[in-house]
Amino acid sequence: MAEATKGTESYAAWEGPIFEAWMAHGYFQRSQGFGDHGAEPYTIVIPPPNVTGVLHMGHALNDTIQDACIRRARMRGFQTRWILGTDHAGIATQTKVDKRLAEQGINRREIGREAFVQECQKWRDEYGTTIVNQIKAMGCSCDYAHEQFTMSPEFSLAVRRLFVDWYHEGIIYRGKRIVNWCPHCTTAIADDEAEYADEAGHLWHLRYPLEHPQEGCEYVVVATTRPETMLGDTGVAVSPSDERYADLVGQNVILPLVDRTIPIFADFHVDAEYGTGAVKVTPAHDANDHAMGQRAGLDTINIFDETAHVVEGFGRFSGMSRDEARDAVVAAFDELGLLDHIEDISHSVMHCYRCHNALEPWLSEQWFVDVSRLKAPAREAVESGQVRFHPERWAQVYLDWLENLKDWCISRQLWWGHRIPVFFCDACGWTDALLEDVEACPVCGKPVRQDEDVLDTWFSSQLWPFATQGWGELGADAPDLQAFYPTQVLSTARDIMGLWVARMVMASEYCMGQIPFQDVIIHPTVMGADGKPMSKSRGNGIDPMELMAAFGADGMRFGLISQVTGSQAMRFDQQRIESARNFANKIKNAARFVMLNMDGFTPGPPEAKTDADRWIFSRLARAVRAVDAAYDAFEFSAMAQELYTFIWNELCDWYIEFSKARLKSDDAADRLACQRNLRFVLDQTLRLLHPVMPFITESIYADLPHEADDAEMLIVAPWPDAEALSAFEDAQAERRIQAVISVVGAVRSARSRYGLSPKQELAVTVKAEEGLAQLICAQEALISSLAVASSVSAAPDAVKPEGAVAGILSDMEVYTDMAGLVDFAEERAKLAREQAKVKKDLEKLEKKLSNPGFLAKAAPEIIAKDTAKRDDLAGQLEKLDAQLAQM
RNA sequence: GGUCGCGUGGCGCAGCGGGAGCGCAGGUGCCUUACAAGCACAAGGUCGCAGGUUCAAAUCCUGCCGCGACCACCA
Repeated sequence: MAEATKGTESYAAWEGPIFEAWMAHGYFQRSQGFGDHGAEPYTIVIPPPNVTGVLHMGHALNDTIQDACIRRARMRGFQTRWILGTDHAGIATQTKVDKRLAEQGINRREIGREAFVQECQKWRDEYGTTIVNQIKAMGCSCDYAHEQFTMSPEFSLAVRRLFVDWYHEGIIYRGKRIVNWCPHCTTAIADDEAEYADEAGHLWHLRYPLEHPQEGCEYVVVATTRPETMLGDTGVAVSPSDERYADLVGQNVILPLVDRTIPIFADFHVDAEYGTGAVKVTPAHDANDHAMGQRAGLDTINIFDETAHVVEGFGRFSGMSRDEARDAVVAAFDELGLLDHIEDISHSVMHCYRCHNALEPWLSEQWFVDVSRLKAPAREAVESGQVRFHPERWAQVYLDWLENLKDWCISRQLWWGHRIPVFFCDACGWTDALLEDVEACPVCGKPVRQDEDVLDTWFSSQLWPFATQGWGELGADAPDLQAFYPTQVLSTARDIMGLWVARMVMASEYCMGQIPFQDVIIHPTVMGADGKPMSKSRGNGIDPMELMAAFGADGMRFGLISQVTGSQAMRFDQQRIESARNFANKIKNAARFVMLNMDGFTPGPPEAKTDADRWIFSRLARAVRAVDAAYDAFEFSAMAQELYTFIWNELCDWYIEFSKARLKSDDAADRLACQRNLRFVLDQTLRLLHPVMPFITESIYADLPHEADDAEMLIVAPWPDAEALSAFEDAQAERRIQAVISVVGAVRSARSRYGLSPKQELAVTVKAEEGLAQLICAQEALISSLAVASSVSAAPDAVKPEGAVAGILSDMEVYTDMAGLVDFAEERAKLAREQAKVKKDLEKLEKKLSNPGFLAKAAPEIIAKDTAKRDDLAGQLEKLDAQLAQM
């Protein structure tokens, strides 16, 4: 990084004060709006980062997108608000705090619930602000003054309200089910939170002796990947269509080690093709087995405690961990001669998405959300086009997710989170979900107890768009919600499409009776340089803070957003960030040039005095239109590309160069016009660029001379008005300046081929038809200054001077006098190469144009275009032929 | 198993029915008083493979090969 920081002590040093100034002016709080959009709101809610987190590339990208949107909206005069806050992240935070306590030799059970929650609170106070500070370093214009938190009192009220509502509506219910249990976190987790990974494993083939052995058939062989669970087996299932076992259905086997008599039965779930076709059934430890067990009326025997150790009652196996039990069971079968054989297989294993330990399907009493009533409105919201995805194809992913949605397990056996507001009276059996805590039973007056569990973090996250705006206390009538709901944009990563996006829509439809947001931007996932997702364990991650230190917040922002295409993944490319940093530098230098040439400047409107002026105004108008279109379509890469090309290749490469002579001239009026025009174009450009590069643009804006009624800071300066600027569009001027650029290019090319010094002046003669020749003569000053020409002449009958080289363009020939240095053989070869290429292109076109099918069916404008091009090439070929003949 | 995405110059990517483009790297020449993190000029690709549709295919369809994501499931 040392190389990268060359010439810049620290970006933060000059970025910081600009950020402070924005904050001090209160621009980040809900803006009052101005101009045409004064009354219209524009709200974004940030996906709340976890309090455990630090900023990673995904945040950096996502927050750049949101800030660009909100800044543009602010400049366009909307009332903007970007709601910021953090998520308490129940299981993630609890895991971290557990780990920290463990380092001090403390177990959370020793200190108890209350003390542990306090530790979590302490953690939040210490780390909860880290990521917010990092978001500030990026320059994000969030409403920091009203920071939200998913466990604030207001938010907790909202969560409780929804729980109580759903409880009374029967949407929330309690049930004993097989859930994904994490024995490390000792909690249930939702299906969405389980991660599958393929692992090498074994398929153990175990012999279960028949209760009544027959000749040649003494046992049934079952295949299992989890031999330890045989302790809880209560049946053996076979496929109803499997003839091999038809005679055995209805008989019993004696379960080894525990001497339990269990039935053999048929169930459609069994696949006769897999394993031995006979399946051991453990209803307490497998979801499918549980279902089979229910159908067959089997007992359910729980063999594991909450940490996946074998419970009492299983002799020497009791107290063993699941791994120890596995080894012991297999060894015991082997000893008894009941281990048939072992097969190596690869199978997928569920892991906890937080601690990555293997999950245990475990039967337990949990709270669920019945999603059947919530699905339809959420589907309708997207199918009707009220909620739009960008890119569109993500709508299908969303709908598929909804379609396959099953009831949602929302209880977690954790301490850090929203405690389930259900109270029980053990004395009389009274149970209810309540908004206010109670101590005594309202029926019998005996003491009550509250449910020990807390809610899934996503249960609170689903309320984020409206609980942050007063729903908890005032419901949908809250003034903010009346005025600023639904929000406009949600930008997020695709991996939480179901976990978060869909649930917000469901919750919003229920609570608010409407959608939570209109446009959902699904941005690409940032991959490491190796093309794999960035992760700590892989070591391919990049710290955004380091990037900002090296390339500036603007460089990082522009570099990242310029890679946001419709793709699902983007490989992180530091060179792109460097390139963006260079771009920022380019603008700074262009601005410096303008500022250094302000002698005698007085404010005034832009004035198109020359073709160069008309040209840059026209190009500016086009750029504004293109940038607007790209933003409106959420095409961020196209937006960045427009800005880059306009600023670098048009404004800097040509207009500033055109301006140099005028700024040195004695014509004070023209100099002033040029100054005003430069200031105007730069000012408009800064506005256009500000949403993605807020710091450098704000910094330059501060140095520019301003009119009295200009905005105090760029962040609230009006966005360029494409409609007003469209008056500047000028095809004539574009054509004229294109001619200048062509001539200059031809001369430069000639000079470069002969290795002449850029300082050596050369005489330039152009042969072109009358109108174009006059035009070129009129632009003599521009051409000679940029091409370093001693003279420029143009005429329809111009003759190539002795010792000149010819550049053949479609509408002109440019003769550059090489002062006797011409290598005729070399020139001939070059012209011949060009001739061959033009000939080839021409032949292709002529073939196309003589194709009757093409003439009959192609669009007229295509035919016209190709015809013009054919004529063009024919003209060029003629000129090349003539030149070659002459030599 | 299902759904989706991607294979374009050395690298990273855009374009997605009518002229193959951008950034970076590499080449040549320039410290031209805005900028060497720069300027100028040149070079580099039969757009994964095979079919098909079309007057016309990098672009649409089908199949194959190679990556990748998500969902489901595996006793």
